[in-house]
Amino acid sequence: MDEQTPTALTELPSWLLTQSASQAHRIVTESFAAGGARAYHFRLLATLVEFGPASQAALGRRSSIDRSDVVAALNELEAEGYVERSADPADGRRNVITITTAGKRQYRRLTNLVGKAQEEIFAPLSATDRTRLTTILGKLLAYHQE
Amino acid sequence: MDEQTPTALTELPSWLLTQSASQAHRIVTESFAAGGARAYHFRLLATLVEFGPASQAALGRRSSIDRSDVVAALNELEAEGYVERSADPADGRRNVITITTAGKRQYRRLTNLVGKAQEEIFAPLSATDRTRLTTILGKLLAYHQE
DNA sequence: CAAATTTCAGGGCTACTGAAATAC
DNA sequence: CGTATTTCAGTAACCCTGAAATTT
Repeated sequence: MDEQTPTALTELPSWLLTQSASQAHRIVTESFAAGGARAYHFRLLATLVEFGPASQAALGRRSSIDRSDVVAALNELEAEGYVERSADPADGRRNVITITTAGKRQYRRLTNLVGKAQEEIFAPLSATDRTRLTTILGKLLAYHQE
Repeated sequence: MDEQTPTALTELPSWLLTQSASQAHRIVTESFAAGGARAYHFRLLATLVEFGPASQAALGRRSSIDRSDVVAALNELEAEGYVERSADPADGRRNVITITTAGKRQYRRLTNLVGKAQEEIFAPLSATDRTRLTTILGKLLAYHQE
């Protein structure tokens, strides 16, 4: 970098946040791509593993993915055999989404990949800094999710 | 939120980072929209104010915007009368981009708007937390920009 | 010759809106 | 009736690639 960044940006907290997130996102995306997936897939699989079978609407609320994007991402996961869609016998409006054995295996693989990405992303930070960062970001996120 | 977020996500540092950045980005985008602009416009205007007239390539490097997106954003800024494009007499490949008086006024307005957005974004954090956060994010960003 | 600049066409990912059809 | 769910079509914003034309 022989070119400088304006101080109007480097001194702007939201810029530091969105730019470092952009770097993190790039690294995570590359890691998931190595597993033939993207972030939405990981978020949905994690939600299914942790809370069990659920409707698409519930999945969307738990993983903070829009109802519309849930449809598209599940289409892909279903085509790859990682989840199964079936009609909910208790409520005709709903589908029940279930993770398959292959889906659990894929989830473990993605967990492994995203774990390595954390190392790469937070390499320059001390253990203290990492703890502080996650604590502060946790507060921030909790506040904005109301 | 009566729906829970998987701990596989809430305990993932990169998720905390990208999700809180997403919230910040949403608030900043809304603020800029009130000024008829978006983040790229602010970044380019800030770069012009701080470093003066420059080629598009230099603007892109300084504001971390891709050469291709610089073209599109400058088209918009030019159409609104906030910048002027002229051929560089010293180098036939280049344009010289100059901010206009109206552009400086728009920049001040956007600076004001983004300042208010900071308050909204970081409202739940103490002064200590804010300082820690910007310090840590500064380290992270410096590292990933090499 | 290689390298830099501008421009256009296009894609990927995340996030979101509006509307329709269906079922509660 | 109003509300919830699924689905599709489309958009905005940011980030990025490849290629062409021009100039250094």
